[in-house]
Amino acid sequence: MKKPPKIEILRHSLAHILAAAVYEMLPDAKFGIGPAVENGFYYDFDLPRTLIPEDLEILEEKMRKIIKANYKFEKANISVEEALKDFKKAKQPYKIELIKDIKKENPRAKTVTIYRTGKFVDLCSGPHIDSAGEINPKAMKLAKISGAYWKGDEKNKMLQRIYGVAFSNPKELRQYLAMISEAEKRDHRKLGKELDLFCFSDLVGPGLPLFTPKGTIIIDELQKHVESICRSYGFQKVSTPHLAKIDLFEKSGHKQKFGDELFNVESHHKQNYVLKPVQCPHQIQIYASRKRSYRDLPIRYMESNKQYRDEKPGEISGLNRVIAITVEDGHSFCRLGQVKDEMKNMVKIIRDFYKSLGLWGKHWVSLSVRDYSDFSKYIGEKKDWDKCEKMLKEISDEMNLKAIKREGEAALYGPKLDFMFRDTLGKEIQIPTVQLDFATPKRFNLNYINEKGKEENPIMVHRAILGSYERFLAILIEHFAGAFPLWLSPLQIEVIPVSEKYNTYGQKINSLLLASDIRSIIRESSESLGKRIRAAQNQKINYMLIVGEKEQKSRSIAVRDREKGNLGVMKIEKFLEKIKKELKDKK
RNA sequence: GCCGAGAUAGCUCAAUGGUAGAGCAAUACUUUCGUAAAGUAGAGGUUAUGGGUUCGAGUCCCAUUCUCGGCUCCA
Repeated sequence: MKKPPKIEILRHSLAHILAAAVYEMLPDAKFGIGPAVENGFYYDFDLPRTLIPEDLEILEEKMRKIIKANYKFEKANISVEEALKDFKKAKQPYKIELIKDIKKENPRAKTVTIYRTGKFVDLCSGPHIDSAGEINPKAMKLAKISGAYWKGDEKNKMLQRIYGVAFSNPKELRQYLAMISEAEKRDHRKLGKELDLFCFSDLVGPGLPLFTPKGTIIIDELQKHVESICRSYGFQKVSTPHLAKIDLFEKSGHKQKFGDELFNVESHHKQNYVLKPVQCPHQIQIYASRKRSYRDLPIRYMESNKQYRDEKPGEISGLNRVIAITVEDGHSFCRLGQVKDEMKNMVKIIRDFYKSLGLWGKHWVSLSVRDYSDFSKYIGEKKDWDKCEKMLKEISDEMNLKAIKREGEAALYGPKLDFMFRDTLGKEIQIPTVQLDFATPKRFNLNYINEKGKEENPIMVHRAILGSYERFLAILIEHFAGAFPLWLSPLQIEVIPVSEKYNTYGQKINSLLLASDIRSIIRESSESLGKRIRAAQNQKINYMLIVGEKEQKSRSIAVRDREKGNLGVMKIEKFLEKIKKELKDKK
């Protein structure tokens, strides 16, 4: 077995030390598991009482004592029978379950490994550090208490989990904590409120964001941008209703897949409806609305519209998980011989779009294939799936995407290429995706007439460029820390007259900007200049145009850049030229 | 849905069971200002909602709604 890196051994050993501390504090504790995770470790416990935050301080103190006492990590191999007996005596049902699991997985296993740290004995395959003293107590910290299901299964009992963070030295811990605090400052929920981009209402309901004028500008700009790129690759915009008869999703297979996540809409008439959880079946009906010829293909539809999923309450969070989801979704209906080029084009769209936001290169690609052990989760035929998976692999190789294969991550109808990014906390998020689908067109009997006058099923390629606008906005807010590039900025310019005497001149400048389709306002209030500049800075407005006596006389403006500060006085025409160039250069 | 924490002015937060308060924002007046916070004043509240305990509840108890950290799930 490969030895894990040192830091992981350290973190895992800390989990044992935490468990030993918990054992000291609450001898009746029943122990779950305690692995190393990114940035630290956790341990799950079944405890006689609920932990409170103050317990963390006590436990941390106890852990420091254990480290200081430099307890040895003593390894021993004992027989399975002996282990069962010992853990039964110690009243550790979870450990007994784990031993039985080991036995089930490997019936020939005769022994298990245990580690002793002071009085605490744990079932564990290791490896560990030799003794607790190897840990720098200043490089670790208990972080939080939470609940977690035993073995991660929601049918099981919920245990109490203690998370800790740990690094090899105090400096790294400090850096990590600084990173967390920076991420908190960038939190889209916080900035969304401060910059007045969106809000929620108790009366409207959770997971239903309301976009303010400013937030709506950003979403509109994103939409214009993504659509203009897609149009250049042959996509045509369509628009479909938010609901449909359940029959549509029965046919597509989504009814089964989404189950109770489907919103039912009761009608006073005979027919009841559901809110659409995806866009594809509606768009498919446009394809199906008339006879298609092979000459028409590929046919490419795109749409930015809402879809709805009845998420479990605890899963809704800010803009990251909502129940009214605005997606930018598109499909290409094409022939087998066209699939590869189609998919490559979609990858190019993704590249163009993410490059323009400075996000390209910060990703990795997942070749998401089916779960080979259970085909019942999917629709279609295995031979088509194999064909699809092969094709995706070729595309990855030909475009140098370096896709990493992940089993069980495929869509209902086919494998896909997922582009994975990281948020400010380093958590992985999947945004763009290109999906190959032989199954759906067959289910819907989609066809076209080929050269020989015979009907043939087209192949569908699904693609999402920015996923949901809600989540994408959240990502962008955090990526830019609220300071959007000029083209996305809800407020691009604020005109600030030095005093009220220059309001009229300021208004003239402002009107000029507005006439050039630039998002500008004028702040005429009687507050001090410094205060108005500060307010504009905090609102992350790209440029402040300060006008006073000098500027009025020379028909010019003093330009202040949000980042660079005072750029000096320039003629209005020159400034207009400058920002028009900046807006054009975004792509 | 589950485990836990929480909800006080537009925002950020105070208030041993005993008259709800501050800063910022907003408003009015004064100031007319040159690149990140001028001054003064008044106003702003059914303390999330509904019940209960109590002479008395922001504070204690119960329910509901919503938010946050996790788990599960996921675009």
